[in-house]
Amino acid sequence: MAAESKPLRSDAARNRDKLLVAAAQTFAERGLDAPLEHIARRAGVSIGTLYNHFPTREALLEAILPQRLAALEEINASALADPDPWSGFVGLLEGIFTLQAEDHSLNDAMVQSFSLSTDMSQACGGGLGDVERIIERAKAAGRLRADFDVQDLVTLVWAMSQVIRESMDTAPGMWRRCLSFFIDGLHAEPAAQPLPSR
Amino acid sequence: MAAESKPLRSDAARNRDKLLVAAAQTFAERGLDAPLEHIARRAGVSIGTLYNHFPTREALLEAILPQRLAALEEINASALADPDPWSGFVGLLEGIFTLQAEDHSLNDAMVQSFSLSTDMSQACGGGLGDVERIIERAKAAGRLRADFDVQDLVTLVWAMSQVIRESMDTAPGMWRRCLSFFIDGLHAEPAAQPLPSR
DNA sequence: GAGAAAGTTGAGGCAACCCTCGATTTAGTT
DNA sequence: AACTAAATCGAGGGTTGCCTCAACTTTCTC
Repeated sequence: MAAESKPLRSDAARNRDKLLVAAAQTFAERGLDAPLEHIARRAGVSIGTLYNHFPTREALLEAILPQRLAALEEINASALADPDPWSGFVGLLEGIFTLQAEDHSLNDAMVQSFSLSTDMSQACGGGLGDVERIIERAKAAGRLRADFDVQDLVTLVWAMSQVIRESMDTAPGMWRRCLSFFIDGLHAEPAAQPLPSR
Repeated sequence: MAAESKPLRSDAARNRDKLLVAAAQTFAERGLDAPLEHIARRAGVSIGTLYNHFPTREALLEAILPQRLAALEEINASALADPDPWSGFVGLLEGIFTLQAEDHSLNDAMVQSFSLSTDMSQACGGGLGDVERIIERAKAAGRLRADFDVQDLVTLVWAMSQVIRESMDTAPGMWRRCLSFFIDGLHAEPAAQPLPSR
């Protein structure tokens, strides 16, 4: 929105960078509610300085997460670029969860951004149109069951986030197995039971 | 193990009961890490009295949860009693998650009891033999895919617990839809893709 | 290199929750 | 009614994390 209103003093710019690095690492390791003091210490800076640059935890997150979530755009893009709509769709799922499995903060963020509606969710919401397109394309090709929609993907993200959280430190990759089961339930053919209503 | 070693004084017995009721309600509403002070206040008793009766949070939980988890035994029993192995298996899943959806503390407990191995998980573990039998029966009938096992059920509990947690206050019942998708992936027939390894 | 503006610091106040222990009250007994 | 063991009470000390602000230090400019 505002261009950089004030040019930062050199030491301030340096500290801001150190804070961003430390925050990214700490959040990735310990999740979105990691203590801000840890971040300040890791950056070699006092807690007051942290608050100077980022008056709230959210400000700090907004400085970090959009960059990370940008990877989602790429995932969307290559899903759409896939000539096979179904494998594009499956690639989307695998891409999302691989991302979440690599980074505690993304895992947390994916859950929260769909609960709360922060500015951050827009960064992600920008890509949500693409997601819809990927889903529709797979349906139109007769490969994805017709009653699956974006909200169901959100629910799936909730579900997988917990699987990832519980297993990421002890058995990373376990989530793939769970996802496989789920994907096998998403094929168009069986149309086993009519779904319960929303 | 020990029979009631000392008969409680009448007021103590009364307070203990009030604490158990208050704790059950509070945990059900707010999850397993609800503040103990809330429970004491709700029981009309001081925090010191709570600690008198239950020296740790775990002691309190062990006095409450086994009773609640006993419902699982019934669910197992009626799943095994079902003449159709597949619908017994599906009934098992629905039973478990219905329970979790009614009670925050059970939802938390089902996740934690599979992570940590407390005494509590044994109450649940006692029934795990039954669960295995239900799974095997559905496989033997050729209805449940052969590569599904108990560990996969644990993973499913993790997954569904998050869906339930996120939706139970705003859209209770939404989890059923998610479960349907998953169940449709568990049929024996499609055997779509070989699963990724553990 | 001196002055002003910008930035940094960390102790300290606040809040939530945990748990303890000496003073006090109560239930049961003779 | 008096006594005692059992039970209760709740203030207080400990911890963790949040956030602020007045005193200090650094950078930048002239």
